[in-house]
Amino acid sequence: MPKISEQQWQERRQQILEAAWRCFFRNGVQATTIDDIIGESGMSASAMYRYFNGKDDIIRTAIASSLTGLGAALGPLLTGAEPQPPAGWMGEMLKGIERFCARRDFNLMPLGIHGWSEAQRDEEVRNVLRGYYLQFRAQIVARVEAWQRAGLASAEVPAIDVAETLMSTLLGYIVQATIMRDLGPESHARGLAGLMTASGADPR
Amino acid sequence: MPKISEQQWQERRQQILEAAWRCFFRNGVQATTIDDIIGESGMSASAMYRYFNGKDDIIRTAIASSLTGLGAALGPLLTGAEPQPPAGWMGEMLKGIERFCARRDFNLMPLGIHGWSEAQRDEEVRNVLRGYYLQFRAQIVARVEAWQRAGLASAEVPAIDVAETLMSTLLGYIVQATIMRDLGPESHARGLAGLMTASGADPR
Amino acid sequence: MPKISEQQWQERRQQILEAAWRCFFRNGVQATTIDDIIGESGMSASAMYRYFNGKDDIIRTAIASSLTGLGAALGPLLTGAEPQPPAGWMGEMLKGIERFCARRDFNLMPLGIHGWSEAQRDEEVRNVLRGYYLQFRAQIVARVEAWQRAGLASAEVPAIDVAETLMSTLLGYIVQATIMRDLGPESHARGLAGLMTASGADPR
Amino acid sequence: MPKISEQQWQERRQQILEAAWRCFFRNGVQATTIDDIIGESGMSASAMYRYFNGKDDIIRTAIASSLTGLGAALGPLLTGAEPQPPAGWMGEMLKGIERFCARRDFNLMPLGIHGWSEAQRDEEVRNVLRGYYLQFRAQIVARVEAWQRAGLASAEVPAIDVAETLMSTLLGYIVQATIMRDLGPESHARGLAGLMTASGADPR
DNA sequence: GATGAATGAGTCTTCATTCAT
DNA sequence: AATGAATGAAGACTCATTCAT
Repeated sequence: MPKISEQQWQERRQQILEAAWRCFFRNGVQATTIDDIIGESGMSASAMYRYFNGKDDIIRTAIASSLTGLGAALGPLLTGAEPQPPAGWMGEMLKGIERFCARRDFNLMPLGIHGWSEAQRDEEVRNVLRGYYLQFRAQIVARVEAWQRAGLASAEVPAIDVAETLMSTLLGYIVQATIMRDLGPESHARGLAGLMTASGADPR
Repeated sequence: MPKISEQQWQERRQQILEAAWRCFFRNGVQATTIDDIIGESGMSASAMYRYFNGKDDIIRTAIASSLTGLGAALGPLLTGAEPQPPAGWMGEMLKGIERFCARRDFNLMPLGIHGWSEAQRDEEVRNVLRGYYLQFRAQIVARVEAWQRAGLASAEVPAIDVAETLMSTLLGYIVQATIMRDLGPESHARGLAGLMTASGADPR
Repeated sequence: MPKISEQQWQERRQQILEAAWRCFFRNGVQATTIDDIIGESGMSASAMYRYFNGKDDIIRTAIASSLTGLGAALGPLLTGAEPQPPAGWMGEMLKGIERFCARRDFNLMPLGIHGWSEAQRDEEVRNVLRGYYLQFRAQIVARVEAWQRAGLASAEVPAIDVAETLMSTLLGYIVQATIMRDLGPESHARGLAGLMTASGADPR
Repeated sequence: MPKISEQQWQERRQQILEAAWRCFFRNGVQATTIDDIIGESGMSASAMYRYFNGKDDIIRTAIASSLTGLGAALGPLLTGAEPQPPAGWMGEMLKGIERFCARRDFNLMPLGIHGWSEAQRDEEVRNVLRGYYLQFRAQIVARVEAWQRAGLASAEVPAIDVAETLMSTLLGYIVQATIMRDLGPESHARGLAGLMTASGADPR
């Protein structure tokens, strides 16, 4: 066979990554064997090793790749110019996450959870996640500052604190969505509104 | 009739569970071998099998046991009568979680993450977590209703929605605390206050 | 099973080492698989791993162990007080080596060759061999000095040079014995005598 | 009809053999993979299979080829007419071997050792080595007979015995040179002289 | 004719669990 | 009752060789 084209090479990698996602979705990251992925991808063991250096390489790439995709999917909501207020923004963000994670035969949310778990024991994975999340959070900070200028968030509180809080709410949604499986994006939009429109002030 | 007393039996189990916690903290759940736990606990392999049915049994018990402890630790804050407002409550809850999770030679937060991951592939673990979290959330609902009566949360919004949102914020805090490791309980207390004291309304 | 006794443990190790020797004798060191050794030893794979850390551990121990045995077998000839002259000594040394290497169902000479080969790519093996051989050579130096005092070797030449030369002759014998397989200890005894009893001097 | 000329074909083979030598020198024979050689030679996998039948073919040819070269390099010393006495001859032989084995980026001595090792498990390799060495030894016999006529070796001892002994010394030198790495050709020239010029006789 | 991607048998090693003592 | 040695199935990964392009 002649040398494979760059495009074919990328397609092969993607094929393997998707197989890995399906396996991780079903069994978790650690419990997935390389043979599971090989079987799911329809390739031979050694063919796969031409495209990835090993299990860890697949895990890291699968996690990083899903985060890249998520970042691209949520970009407009994070950097867009329209001054949507917090509660609505929260609903849109979660809808965007749900939409991005739902795939034909698997869902990326559990993979996200597995990624957090993996990050606890693989410093490299943690650094990848950390990098993406910090970037993500920085974008939320910008959004919060816009809200502060518009009077939709208190200017007395550092924007970073608000951003961290909203980030937690987004991340925690994923936990409840995968463990309880009884809530949707609207719930948090309403919930956040319910906190923000309290009649009595809450000066902590 | 058992040779050892019920109390001794429980102590043995606790001894093994703490060994498991330390191992899980260091290596994650799946990467921890039963031999790791045996070595850490100072018992013999077969002795351990008298107290637990196997690895899965240990995992499930370790996770359930930590949740029981956490529930007991946070109980007063959840069911107590004092009408602490949302932002302050958030700070106290997170402080309580941090305090409960910090142990001499390990931290239970990563174990929580591993538990979520485990729940994705072990329905039994998921049910255990789900049960605890639902109970937990129900207690938050009661708290939100108290806030609604006190005008600290909008009565127009179902209390369950607000409770779900706050629950997400609590859970997401754990993610950021274990991945970014750059935030503390106060941050979320301030952040929540920043959202609640916005001058402009946010009618979703 | 209760804890195995030190003696039983050593016997197990010896059992594995002898299996390894047989395999190495037949197939060489690198071409021998750990499964070959396991099969030959009659143990299970995992049982074997209780006694050795892996293939390299077996290789190194097999080589070191055979050298220790050889050193013990040749000790008397090297350190004994009787002033046997060079040619006779050469014959006795080679007979001792032959006797030590001949086992019931294998021969250690090829293992020696494999050890030299292994030493070229495993620095640790090389250091082990080097240590034994230096010690060995030092003993020959002492012997040569005795000969020099008795007039059986020229005192004009450093004893170390003579020792190195004799050491080469001993080592080279092993090469010819395993490649050509057409010579015996007596041959070298005679050959050395033939060189030493030349009528004409040889002042290089 | 072949597309490439006989000369080109030989050049290609030589190119591969030199790549193999470098790999064998670095990693030993068995530990060298065919991919190592392919990478080192700069050819493609299948191109290489046009010039050699497989790994064993390369090994055998690499060993045989180095021996052919060595024979050519030492020929003058072995068959030349000059009546150099034993000790000097020994020094010259070893110098010739050292000179032949030292290459720009590798040394053939370790390959020689690997060849001996390989011969223990590949009868065909053994036969190749054996053939070369027997021829080599026959030439030494002729040399010894010349010494006997010149009184430089005892005529009472069969020339073959002396030749075997000298051959061992030459071969053993290679062992010490690659394992201890602390000796040079002169050492053996002196050592042999030290044995031959003893004042006392050594009638075995 | 030449390429290099693909193969599948094989390599070393580890694991949860059991059972002889 | 308790030990810890033993197991066999499975784990990740590699290799010499082939063959579709």
